[in-house]
Amino acid sequence: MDLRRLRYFVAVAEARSVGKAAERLRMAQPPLSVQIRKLEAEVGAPLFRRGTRGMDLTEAGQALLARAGEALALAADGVEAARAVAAGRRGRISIGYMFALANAVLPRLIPELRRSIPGIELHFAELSASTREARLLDRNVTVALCMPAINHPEIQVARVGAQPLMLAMPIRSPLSRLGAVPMAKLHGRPLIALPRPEQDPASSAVTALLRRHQVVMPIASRVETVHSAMSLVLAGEGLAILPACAKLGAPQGIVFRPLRDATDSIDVAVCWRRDSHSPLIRTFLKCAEKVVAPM
Amino acid sequence: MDLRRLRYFVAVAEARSVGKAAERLRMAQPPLSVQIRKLEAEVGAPLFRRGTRGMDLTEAGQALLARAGEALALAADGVEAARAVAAGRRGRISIGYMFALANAVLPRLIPELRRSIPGIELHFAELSASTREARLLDRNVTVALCMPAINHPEIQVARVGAQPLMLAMPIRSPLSRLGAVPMAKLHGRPLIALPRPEQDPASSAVTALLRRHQVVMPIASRVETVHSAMSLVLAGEGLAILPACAKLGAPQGIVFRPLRDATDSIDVAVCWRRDSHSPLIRTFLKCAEKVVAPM
DNA sequence: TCAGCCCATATATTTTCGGTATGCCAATGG
DNA sequence: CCATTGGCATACCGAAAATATATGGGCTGA
Repeated sequence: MDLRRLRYFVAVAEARSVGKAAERLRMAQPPLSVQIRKLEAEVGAPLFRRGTRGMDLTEAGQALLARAGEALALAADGVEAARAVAAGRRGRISIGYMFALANAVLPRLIPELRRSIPGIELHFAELSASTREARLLDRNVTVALCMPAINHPEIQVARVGAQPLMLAMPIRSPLSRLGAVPMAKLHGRPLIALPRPEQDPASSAVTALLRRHQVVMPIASRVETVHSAMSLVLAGEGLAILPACAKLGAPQGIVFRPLRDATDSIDVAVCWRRDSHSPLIRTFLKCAEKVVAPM
Repeated sequence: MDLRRLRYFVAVAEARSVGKAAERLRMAQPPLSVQIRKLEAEVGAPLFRRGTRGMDLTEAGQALLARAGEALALAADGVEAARAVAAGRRGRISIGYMFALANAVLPRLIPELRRSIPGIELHFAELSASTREARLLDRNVTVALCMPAINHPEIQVARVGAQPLMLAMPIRSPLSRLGAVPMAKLHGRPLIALPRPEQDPASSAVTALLRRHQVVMPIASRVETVHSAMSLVLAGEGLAILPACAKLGAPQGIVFRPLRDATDSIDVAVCWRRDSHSPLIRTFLKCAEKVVAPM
């Protein structure tokens, strides 16, 4: 079965005439006539009744017409859909994000994405510091919203914003009465730490901050997520130095205070596999920049 | 869009390899490779990711594949449907029947048709003596179950059975006490008559019967259908000579008696346009013969 | 590093498609 | 009754596209 023949067939059926259909198809009448006869030979039954004033569908022709139109539409739609996906006007994107960013970013990011790509299908996956690389490399997620950025040769990174580091403490802590906490006050206090970056443990923003101010904080516990960190802080296990946006997911009883003399921040980045060429990534990046930058 | 390209595309997508797909399509690998690239050029986007171990669909390719399979199936189904219609294995038939036959024939004919052609779509139309020809000639109905047969050069007729003529009378008529009514007893009694055949008024079975027995019955009324005839009989307007099957639709208070010495019958025929070549007509004819003959 | 696998490219051959010219049939009109 | 017209079918030719064969080139794994 050739789709062209079906197209011709539909044209002739609609025009009820070979000549008229040929005109509309911008071709000569004889080859069209030949194609119709070939189609009939292929089906094995006449599809038209030839009258002296044109052609008329037989029952068999009607049965074919009913499907042929749909098949043509589907094929055309398939090509169009492929183009739309390739151009990023449509598609599916699987978005990984780290817990800390969920409350701060997603509520604004999702409407922004839907505005940019109305037909988009969104999938979400929560990432933790320890799983995020693997899920990107496995193509489990298309893009990841990370904090801090991933450092890996296969992964491309685009910084879209930054979050200042703040001190999280229980509201009953005496430090909470200060508007901004001097770094020196932290010396010796127990710290709830997040995982250090696998590749480059020395690069942790918190580690760097403490080292620079020559402050030493013993690590009371190491946890996977900011939520766990805040829980332990609330339990009096220690203090935590967290990105400001974690405040949005903080339980009652936790307060955040800026650190005096420290403008350190931690990068928020969009990460994806270098070999992912989905045009949706670019669109996603634009949306993420718009949403994250002003934070 | 060429359906062949889509077929190739589906094959390669399923085999995840040009070589394997070429083997399954029984063609060489290079032309298949070329066709896939042409399809990609036509869509304007890569549909596969070329790896060292074969080909893998891109997102755009997945979008196309979802439609392409369906389009192929539809096109194939269309051809198959056309073949089935042409071969009479499927289709739509519009059946006209005369009132008198409805109760006697349809309840057995319909299941028989469904047995013969499971997927058949049936349309029914009631015919009267005055409309039956026009509705056949207008292709308003495909076949007509008539009694008696139509006589018209454009219409083909096949006799499928016959109905003996019987006398219909009110139960309170004195004649109803006889088991079979001698023809002579009818002489002079008023007759409720049906329309005489347009083409050949002399050929009416009832007229012929009366003439042969030299019985004269004045025509009390002329009616269109056997139902009307029976109503008038019940009203005491006269007697009617009707095909036996009319008994099945008779109201309470009407009795049918055979006519002694008269084995006259009226033909039941299937009629259709000579230029209708639907193979369903033949099937219908077979069913009608099977159902009507034993009556 | 060499063989094997797999896809891409090049060239030749065959198939098929579309165009032009023309024939055939039926209906219409003088 | 014949000529004209409208419409489809057939014949033949040139062009385009598909397929086959031969070959190149990259990655992989022994």
